[in-house]
Amino acid sequence: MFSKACEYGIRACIYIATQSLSDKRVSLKEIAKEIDSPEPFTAKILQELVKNKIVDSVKGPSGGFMISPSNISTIMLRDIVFSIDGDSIYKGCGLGMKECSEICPCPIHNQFKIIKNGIKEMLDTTNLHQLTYGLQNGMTFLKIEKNEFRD
Amino acid sequence: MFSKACEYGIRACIYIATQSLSDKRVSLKEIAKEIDSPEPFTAKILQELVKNKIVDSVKGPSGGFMISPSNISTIMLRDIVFSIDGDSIYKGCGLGMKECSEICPCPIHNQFKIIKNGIKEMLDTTNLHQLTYGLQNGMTFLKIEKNEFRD
DNA sequence: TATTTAAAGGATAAAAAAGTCTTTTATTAT
DNA sequence: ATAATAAAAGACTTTTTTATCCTTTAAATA
Repeated sequence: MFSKACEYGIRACIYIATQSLSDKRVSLKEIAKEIDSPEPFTAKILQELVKNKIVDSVKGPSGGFMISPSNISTIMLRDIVFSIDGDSIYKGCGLGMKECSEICPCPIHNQFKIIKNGIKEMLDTTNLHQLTYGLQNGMTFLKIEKNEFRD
Repeated sequence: MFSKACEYGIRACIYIATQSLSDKRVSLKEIAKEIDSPEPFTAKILQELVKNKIVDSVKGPSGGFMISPSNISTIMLRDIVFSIDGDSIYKGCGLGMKECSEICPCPIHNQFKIIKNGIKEMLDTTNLHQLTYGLQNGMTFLKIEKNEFRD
């Protein structure tokens, strides 16, 4: 569905957001450790997110990444995905045909339209705040992976 | 959504099916030309589909590929996709996390569940016959691409 | 102001996906 | 039988994605 880069990007945003809600700036190292991603690759992705004004960064000691809390509920999943993977996920033909359109549909056009509309709807209506919700009581990605929160 | 290989695979199956309905066997060359795909790469994909019993092949003069008409309405999109891309499209976590599950969901688990169920539903219920329908009056992929059927 | 810290930038490397080429094998028709 | 045809098989190349490394730039603080 998403590229690896995009998966890391979303995970990073969610982690940064949870920490920013507690007014904590986080370093690349901390992010990569927490979301279990390769550090230098994560750096590249964060650069892109900073360029696209989704994440803020500060250099130097006590620097790091953050997302202004007032933006956390206006940043949509779409914004993150679009920054990294573009719009190919809900645009473009399911069979990769250039001329596919409503007027000139490929054989699976109608079946796909439903799916793609669903994806678009989800990306357009899910915001970062929703995604951080439930993670705020010290629940983090690594802890999810280690099943610390299973009953 | 699908890999390039899978897109070609689906397109090839649809074309082979339309021709098989007229009792015509088709060669690799004809398929690749018709669905606008690289010939040697298409060969690889067809080999895989033959191994998975979705397509039949005959070597030698007047040989080629075909799909037994009695199978055309029982072969599901799922079967083709599964042969080439596996089940990653509707299994696996949207954020690529190993431990993601109903009990231990990733932050976008619930949003994704809806999408993945939709994809699974579509793949499981769409058969090859449905996809060939409307293509049988001489309508082919290339003609779609060239818009010969626009009004 | 010098030093340390941490992100930015750019070049490089490894892995995976996409695509190509050549040889072998099976089938048909002469 | 033999020649011609077309798929199967396997090695190989290119491109894209993923990942790494090293140098530069900016900010904080001692």
